[in-house]
Amino acid sequence: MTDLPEISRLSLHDQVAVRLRTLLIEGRIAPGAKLNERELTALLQVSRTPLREAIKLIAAEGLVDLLPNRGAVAVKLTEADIHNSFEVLAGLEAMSGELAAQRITEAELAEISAMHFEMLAAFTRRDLSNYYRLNAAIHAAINHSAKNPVLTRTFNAINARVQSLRFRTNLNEAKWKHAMQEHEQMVQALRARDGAAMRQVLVQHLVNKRTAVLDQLRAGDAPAPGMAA
Amino acid sequence: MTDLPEISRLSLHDQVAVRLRTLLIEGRIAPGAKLNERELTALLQVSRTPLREAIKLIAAEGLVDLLPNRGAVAVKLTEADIHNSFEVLAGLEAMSGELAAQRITEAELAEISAMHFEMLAAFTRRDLSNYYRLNAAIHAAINHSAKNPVLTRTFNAINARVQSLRFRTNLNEAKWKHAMQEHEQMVQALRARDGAAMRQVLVQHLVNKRTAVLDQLRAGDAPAPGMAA
DNA sequence: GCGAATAATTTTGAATTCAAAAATCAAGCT
DNA sequence: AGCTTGATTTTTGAATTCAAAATTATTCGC
Repeated sequence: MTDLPEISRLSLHDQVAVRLRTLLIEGRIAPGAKLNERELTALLQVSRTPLREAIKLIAAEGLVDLLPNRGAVAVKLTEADIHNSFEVLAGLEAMSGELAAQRITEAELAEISAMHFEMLAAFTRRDLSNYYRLNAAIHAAINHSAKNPVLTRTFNAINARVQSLRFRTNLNEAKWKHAMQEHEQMVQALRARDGAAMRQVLVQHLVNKRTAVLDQLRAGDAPAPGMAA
Repeated sequence: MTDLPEISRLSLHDQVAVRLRTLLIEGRIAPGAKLNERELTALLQVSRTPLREAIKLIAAEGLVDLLPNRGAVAVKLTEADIHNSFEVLAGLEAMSGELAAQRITEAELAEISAMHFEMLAAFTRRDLSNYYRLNAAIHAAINHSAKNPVLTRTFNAINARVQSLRFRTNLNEAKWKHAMQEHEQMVQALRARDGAAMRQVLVQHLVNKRTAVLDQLRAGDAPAPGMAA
């Protein structure tokens, strides 16, 4: 059988949720801005009912806050929020890496190694776009190798809120090189099935990321909202 | 001022969400059962619009699954789901304990110690109801002492799904005694500000809980759904 | 002219209505 | 009789309509 029955198996409110998520993560809807239902229905070409249902969905995901009788506003993350979010993300990534070290298959390890080499290539070429792409793919692969869907979902839920920040940090030469070294250590730790080492390097990796994001936030702030992932 | 302005500061869909959550967690809506909107509107005395919004909310929380054009069904946790959920909960509790060891104030520690003694009293009297209550309160207090609201919210979100199971395990004498010993170790580790020790004891505590829940699930199953927390 | 009270408008919240999909039931066929 | 096909009913999905709350604008008094 061919896969043509999959024309559009997403209900309308789901499609709307996807688009809203994109608008929020890409910063097209600014943090702190309120979501005007009339404007959004015009923009997304749907009636208010599915729109409102979609808003409830992403409210539960924590991307917008719901104010009674005052609608929804895009979450404006405070510095404390970002600090806390990265702290939890570090814990989850550490857990993910530790479990992956125990449960990864040879095939999965090989694929991660391959992507790591590709990332080395991107780094060498100073190809930021592909670097980000491969970086995300490698972390997703590690997460997948942990063989715990609940963990994956939890991580993604929290990551969604800081994702826009993560992909806007313009890393300098030193930081970039350091990140690459940490990735090198990850692959080695995975090869050695060394859970403790994985935990350690991933916590450090996330701490560094957090520092970079917070530094950038304090200085200047808000670099070029137009860039899509 | 008296508190009468607080008549009902929750919007309707929020109130409905609260009631739905209770119905699901207490098992009044059986796992795997589909949520008939017509029946629920009759039961909750609201129209379908806020009901549907509430369902979307708790769907994002993971208490129900949304099937396109087929409505919502109460999640039926598989053994693997439970295993994975407890694995993540263990990681989050460990993190929570580790941070609490670093950040707890003297006042918070004193309060936890006090509750611990109360729990010892409940254990001595074999007062299961108060034991559960204090147990939950102590874990919440530790979580609070970690000073990370994101962590707290994440933990609660996952915990909600297994909560019904956690509070239905009938612990035998040996397990109960062992749990008490672990709690003793927690208080000591907190006093010593020993993060590593906290991590270790909490992971073990959750592993034991998971074992108890899964054992009970495999044997017989579904004990007395009427009991509220 | 400035500020408070009030009226008009906008916006959100909820109920009803309409449409489409799925489930159930019945009849016809092999 | 068992299975398939088609019609009926039920249920979900979405749009519209109605109501209430909040925001904005305006008028009146000082």
